[in-house]
Amino acid sequence: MAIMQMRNMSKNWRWTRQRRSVLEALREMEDHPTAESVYRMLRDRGEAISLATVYRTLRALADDREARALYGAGADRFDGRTGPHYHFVCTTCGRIIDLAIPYMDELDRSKLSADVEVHGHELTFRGRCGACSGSEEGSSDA
Amino acid sequence: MAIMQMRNMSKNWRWTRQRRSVLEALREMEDHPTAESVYRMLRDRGEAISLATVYRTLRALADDREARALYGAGADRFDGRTGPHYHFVCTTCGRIIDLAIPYMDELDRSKLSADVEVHGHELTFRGRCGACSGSEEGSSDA
DNA sequence: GTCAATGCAAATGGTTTGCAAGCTC
DNA sequence: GAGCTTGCAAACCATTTGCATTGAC
Repeated sequence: MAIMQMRNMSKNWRWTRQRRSVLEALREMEDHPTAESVYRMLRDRGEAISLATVYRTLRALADDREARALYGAGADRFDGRTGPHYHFVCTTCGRIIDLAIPYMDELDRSKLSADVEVHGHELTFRGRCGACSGSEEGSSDA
Repeated sequence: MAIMQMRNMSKNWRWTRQRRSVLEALREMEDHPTAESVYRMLRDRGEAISLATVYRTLRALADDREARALYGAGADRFDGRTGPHYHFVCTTCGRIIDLAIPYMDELDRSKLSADVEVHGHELTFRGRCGACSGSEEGSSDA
């Protein structure tokens, strides 16, 4: 997917080589990488960039909703796919998989017990992925 | 809720004063405290305990399913209520509220796209809590 | 030319760990 | 008494930040 100016153009966003690289890498990587993984992939490709910049860029993208931060045990992971979707997390190897099941908008209209205003929801399934169910021991991908 | 021996009794679990205190505090606190908050509450009560022990105990409880760890931005938080239930997180003040809506078991039987084995799911709503919708500025509870 | 972005290294914050002493079983 | 648990401090890891320099607009 071509990376071009985006809505971040607002408020003095400068489109540097590093930012282009980070967003491009994130859109390519399907495995919900950590900042460190994005950094390693870029360095392996020969790009000149610092880890601090990767962190700064990923956070900025998440703040601008160009990426999504996923929290769990260990390092934060990032998802370059911004459309609403759910995740499956393998509790054996830690892999995170994007799910194709439809987003349930109706949930955002639910009357939750308290006097709260719902803006959205996150649904995450946990279990064992195909690879880990197969090999009894389970891989240890991370 | 009275704290008595629990299933941790297995594998040489020793029921120390500190462990009793941590579990008791966690069951009392409704606000999904961080390890640090549990520690402070216990010290304020005059209990003698170290922060390292609070961390070790909370992790042990979570591993044994006597507590649940909640991940998000910032420090990990813990929930002493072990029955299946969902959460609402206020994106303004950070407050986490337990929801009364029923757990959707049927979701755990869904055919997710991949060849995965589902063991459970987590559903978290995001939005503004009553306190923050009221005061336009929003409280900043944490 | 201006001011945001970068790189580096140091600082931070949350959490874990090594080890000697204390306590539960 | 054996060995799990504690407390302390140091170690650790992920992430952030200060500051001088670089580079986008």
